[in-house]
Amino acid sequence: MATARELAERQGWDAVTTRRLAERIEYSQPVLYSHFRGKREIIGAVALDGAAEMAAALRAAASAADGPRARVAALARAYLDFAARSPAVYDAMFQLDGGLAFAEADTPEPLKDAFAALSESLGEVAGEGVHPGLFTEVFWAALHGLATLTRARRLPPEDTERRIELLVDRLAVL
Amino acid sequence: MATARELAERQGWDAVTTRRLAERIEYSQPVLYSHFRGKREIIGAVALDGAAEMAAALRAAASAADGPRARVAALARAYLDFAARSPAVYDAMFQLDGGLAFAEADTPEPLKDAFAALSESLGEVAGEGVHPGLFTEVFWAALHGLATLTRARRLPPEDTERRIELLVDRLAVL
DNA sequence: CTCTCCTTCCTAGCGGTGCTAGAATCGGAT
DNA sequence: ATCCGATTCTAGCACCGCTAGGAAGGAGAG
Repeated sequence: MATARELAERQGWDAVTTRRLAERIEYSQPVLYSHFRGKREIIGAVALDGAAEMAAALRAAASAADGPRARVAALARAYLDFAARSPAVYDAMFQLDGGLAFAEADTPEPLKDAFAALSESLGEVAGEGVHPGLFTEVFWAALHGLATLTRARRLPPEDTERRIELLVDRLAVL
Repeated sequence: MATARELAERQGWDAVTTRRLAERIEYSQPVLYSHFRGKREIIGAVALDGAAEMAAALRAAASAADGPRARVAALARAYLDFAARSPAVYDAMFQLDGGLAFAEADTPEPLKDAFAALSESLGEVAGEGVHPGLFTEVFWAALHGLATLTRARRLPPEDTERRIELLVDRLAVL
């Protein structure tokens, strides 16, 4: 898992082939298949790992800020920072098929927890009459859009901070 | 191009292989490479096609609505509708590597025009002191996030309309 | 000490991928 | 009739995810 993650982070997921992976860990290819069902499951494992990390990063950022406004802004920054610093892990979580279930009963715990980490800080600024879960979904979607479009160079990266400010000031009810 | 698009729409881009494509158009594989540099360029061509279509759909939806609020809501609905109805084309535009430049000098015209179609309706609700381009980027990112997360089943699809309402009511200054 | 069993691991290979070199074919101009 | 140039094909390269089947080695039983 660590090797897969490192390789993906350094050269992209395309470079993560079962052959290369086997070579790096100094075993033969079939050994991989006695630990994982296939490449998809390797991606899934990296994703779960990343989700736990992200949840921790989000909580750390939120708890270090004073007041709802600063907390939500810090949360947004931490989210985008994670996506920018660990693009491969972020891809494993949200872009690639890791065979993981989302928003369903059998969603793995780390994923639900990462969503919960968002929800904890966002619920308090949802505003009256708006379901906190729905608000979290929309805010999350906005962050996800910013993260992916920025990384795919669909958005110029310089204005990230201004986009965060705009998003927080408009979406959150303070 | 039409065959690639149809095949992708029906069975996903994974099913679009140069061999299958060649078979469908009743030519041999190398013929593809005399029209396109490679698979990436085929995806890019489908993406440009889709961008023009999306721009038209967005403008049609916007011009059929009365007032800024209704216009922006219609725009958002049209965007998500396009992504949901033509997931393969949407992927070609924003998810896959079609070798296209974005937000740069040599960005192809259809892409700039699709962004312009968004900008036309969104600029008027950016609010004072907010750069219309920046506002469009943020709104677009939110839509993109909703589109991709919904389609990847990361968000339950039932609440789409409520999410649109929330997004429009909060982000747009009316 | 020998023999068997079980786990661990590897070699070899399957059918698929994107892509390309080089040969064959065919129509039009000379 | 002959050549030329464009068009298209066959065949093959190196790679992919994945798997069948056998070799190697230690543990336990006799």
